[in-house]
Order: sequence, then structure tokens, then C-alpha cells
Amino acid sequence: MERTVPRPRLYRDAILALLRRNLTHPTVDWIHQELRKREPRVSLATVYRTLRVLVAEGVLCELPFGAGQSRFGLVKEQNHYHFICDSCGHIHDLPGPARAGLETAVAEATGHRVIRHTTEFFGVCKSCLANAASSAEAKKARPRKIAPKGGKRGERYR
Amino acid sequence: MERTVPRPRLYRDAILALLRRNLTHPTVDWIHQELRKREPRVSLATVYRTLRVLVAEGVLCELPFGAGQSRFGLVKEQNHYHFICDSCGHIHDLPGPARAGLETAVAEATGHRVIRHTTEFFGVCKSCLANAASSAEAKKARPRKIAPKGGKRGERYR
DNA sequence: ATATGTGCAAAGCTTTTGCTGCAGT
DNA sequence: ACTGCAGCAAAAGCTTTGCACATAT
Repeated sequence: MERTVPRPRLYRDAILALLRRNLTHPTVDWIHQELRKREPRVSLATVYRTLRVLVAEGVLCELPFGAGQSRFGLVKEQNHYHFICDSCGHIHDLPGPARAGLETAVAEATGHRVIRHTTEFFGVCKSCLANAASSAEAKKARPRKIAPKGGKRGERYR
Repeated sequence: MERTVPRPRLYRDAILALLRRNLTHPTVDWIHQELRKREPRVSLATVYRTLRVLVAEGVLCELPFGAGQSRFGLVKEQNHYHFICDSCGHIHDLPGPARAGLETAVAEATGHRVIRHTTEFFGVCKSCLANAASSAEAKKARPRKIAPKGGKRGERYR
């Protein structure tokens, strides 16, 4: 056959490359689709397995936001500040304000042991703002009423 | 039959009462079990439906943390600061530092429109610290290696 | 009588796992 | 020969939904 793909950790680097290029913490499905453009035989199970390994290694982090599929992104620095677009669901990294005293303050106030913290900002991202502006006003009110979770999940956000 | 329950919004208040008493943002399953102790015929579907309505009304908020079932809690004040225990999964409310200038600073830096933000502190809660101390040291290392999400979800955290 | 809420069961989606087979050492 | 990884398909878990019926207005 054409190339008879190499075995060990075959798609590991390809997935990391994708995540290095896409900084919006894509869904598992997006990663799978994108990978398939180059390697049509990749199975979704392999993508999941690879992602789990990378998370266990500390290279990636999983973000539970977006109310649907899990999203994964690189763990760079101590960057745990995100902006999450309510409209398109993309998650952007932010430079962390890095407030050190905050954790100890919480620990002293509550008695819990605080190890780390994250902050998420929600709103409408730059490009969605632009899209909304260009498509005038009266087009159609966006549904977004009850936000289903289990049902037609993957159809929202890309 | 015994009582022939009243119809409209039958369990709405009962669920709210439960959440008013339990401040750790319980899982759907916990709510269901608890409700069943008084109303054995409640179905899980009804619990989900009621919770979705309450979220849509803005009375409750859904928290995507814990990597398993969804968790729900009351929306009180602007309280969007949480402490999440890595060990037991409970989510405790914290009094918010309420830093107003933060959102506008992020908006100016990124170009996104920022509407709200949340902060989560992770660590080990007071009671888990106590339990760990009482069960000496050598008992068994806690597994927690790869953190499965879809498989045996509900078995973790209560 | 109508409209709405509920229970039950089934469907749907995401994520994991078992098994088989192939590839590299 | 052995080990380990990938593909496929099936299973498992959480959440939603269709349908029938009961209940309040």
C-alpha cells in the first residue's frame, strides 16, 4: 500500500500540531474531522485514547465548558484564564493576571486546601461581534433557550 | 390512591428546597435519589425537565465541572466563585471578590465583549482533609489516573 | 374541554472498552 | 516471537424526547 503508517503514537504529534495551530480549544469531533483530512482511516476511538494519554501526561487540559463535547487545549505556562464565546463556543486563552495572594486568602477563609484556580470570562468574541454587525439586525432571533445537553449535542458549535 | 399528587410544577419547590439545603451543587442523580425518599414515583426525566426549566428561568445554574454528571445550584447574588474538591467532587460557593475592573480590562485587551466571569478554586476540601488525616497514611493510593468521562461516570463522586 | 405536567420507555449522543490484527524491536 | 498500538464495533452512561394519561383550570 501507499505508505503503511508507522505504529507507535502515530497520531500523537499530528494532534498536537493541530492544537498548536488552533488556539480555541476545539472539540474532539473537530480534531477527528481535521485529522481525517490527512489520515482518512483514523478512528474516533483513537483520537479519544490519544487525548486521554496527553491529558494524563499533563500536555493537554480538558475544559468542561461549552455544554456538549469535551474540549482540549495545550497546557502552556500557567495559563488557566479563558474567554468563552456564548455564541460560537470557541475558547480562547488569555494571559493570566496571576494573582498569587488570592489562593491563600481563600484557603484561610474556608479551611480548604487550595491548589490551583481558573477564571473564565464569558461573552461574545470579536469575530462573532463582527458577524452580527454585518448580518444587519433582522435576520432571525437566535434560539438558545434551554440549551439541551444530551440530545442534539454535536450540532451546536461547529 | 393515597394522595393523587397535585399537578402543576409538582416537584419544583421540593427541588428548590433541596438545593437550598445542600450548598455543594449536587448531581442530578443525587437530587433524584433525595427526592425519591419523599416521592417514590418521581422519574429522572422529570427531574431533568424541572432543572432545565429552572435554569432557563435563571433560578439555577448548571456547573460543568466534575467531569461526569451535570451539577446544579442556586444562583444567589452574583455568586460565581466556587471551590471544587478534587477528592469528593463537591462544589462550594465562595463569597465573590467582585473585581469590577477585571472584565473591562480583558475586553480592552482582546476586543471581545465580556459579559460575566467565574472563578473556580480547586483543591481538597476541609472534610476530605480531615478524612485523609484520620485514615492514617498507608491505606491505598487513590486511583485517579486518567479520569474517564463517558464510561463509569456516575460511580465517582458520591 | 383544554392545556399542561408526569411517568415510562426508547432514542440519541458522547465516551470508553474488548477484540483482532498488524507493525516495529 | 513479543509488545504495543490502531480500527472496528459494541457497550455504557448521561440526557432528552415521544406518547399516553392524569390533573387542574
